[in-house]
Amino acid sequence: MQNNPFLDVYDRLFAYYGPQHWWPADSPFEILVGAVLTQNTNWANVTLAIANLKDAGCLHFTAMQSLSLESLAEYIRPSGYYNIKAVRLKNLLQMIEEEYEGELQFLCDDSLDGARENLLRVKGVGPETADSILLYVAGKPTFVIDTYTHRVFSRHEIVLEDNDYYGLQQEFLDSLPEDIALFNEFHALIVAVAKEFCKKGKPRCKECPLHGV
DNA sequence: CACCAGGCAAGTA
DNA sequence: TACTTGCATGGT
Repeated sequence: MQNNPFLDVYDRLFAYYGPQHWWPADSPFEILVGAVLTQNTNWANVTLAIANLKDAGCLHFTAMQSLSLESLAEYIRPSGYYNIKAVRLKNLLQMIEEEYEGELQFLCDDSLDGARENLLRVKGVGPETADSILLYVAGKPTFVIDTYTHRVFSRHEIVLEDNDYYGLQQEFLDSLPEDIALFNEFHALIVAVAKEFCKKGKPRCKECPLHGV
């Protein structure tokens, strides 16, 4: 038992699930694309869309850039919201082209705040998508907040229910050591426990590894 | 059949 | 500022 509830939760989840090896992808570019495709979407559908892109040989920066909007939308169709996500992907590629010469390495070389500003300027990239890219593509020390994070931590009364994205993120950053590997693993573990035990509309159960924190 | 999924932006009052 | 709505497929 820790005096820090955030670390306590982390220890319990890591003991229960072990390492999660996120982000599940074969390349940084695949993570980048997946971050957009997974917006409000079941991950299983994202993998179908990713597979389409892979089969078409379009899971690379220049290949995707040269796709028509219509073709791109058709490939990513299984992930839902395909028309708007095709635009969002194009917007993101365009920003990376303009700011980083189309090289993800340049994005990694930028500062956390500089990269975040550029990402948030992209229409279709909000705080969660930006943080996912910053952490899992660029390896920056930021914490990804999603609906699962909010649900798990408010349901277990570690944070208040009405806490916005940056308020919740600040609590994590204030409570945890600045450790990229920890931020990476913790977010993945939260998703794991939420999917298994903290589903929407279901009450807390004592089978949950977080029972009694 | 209803409901949910690793959000975001635009519109309304 | 604080809601509300559109976007859309596929799994349970």
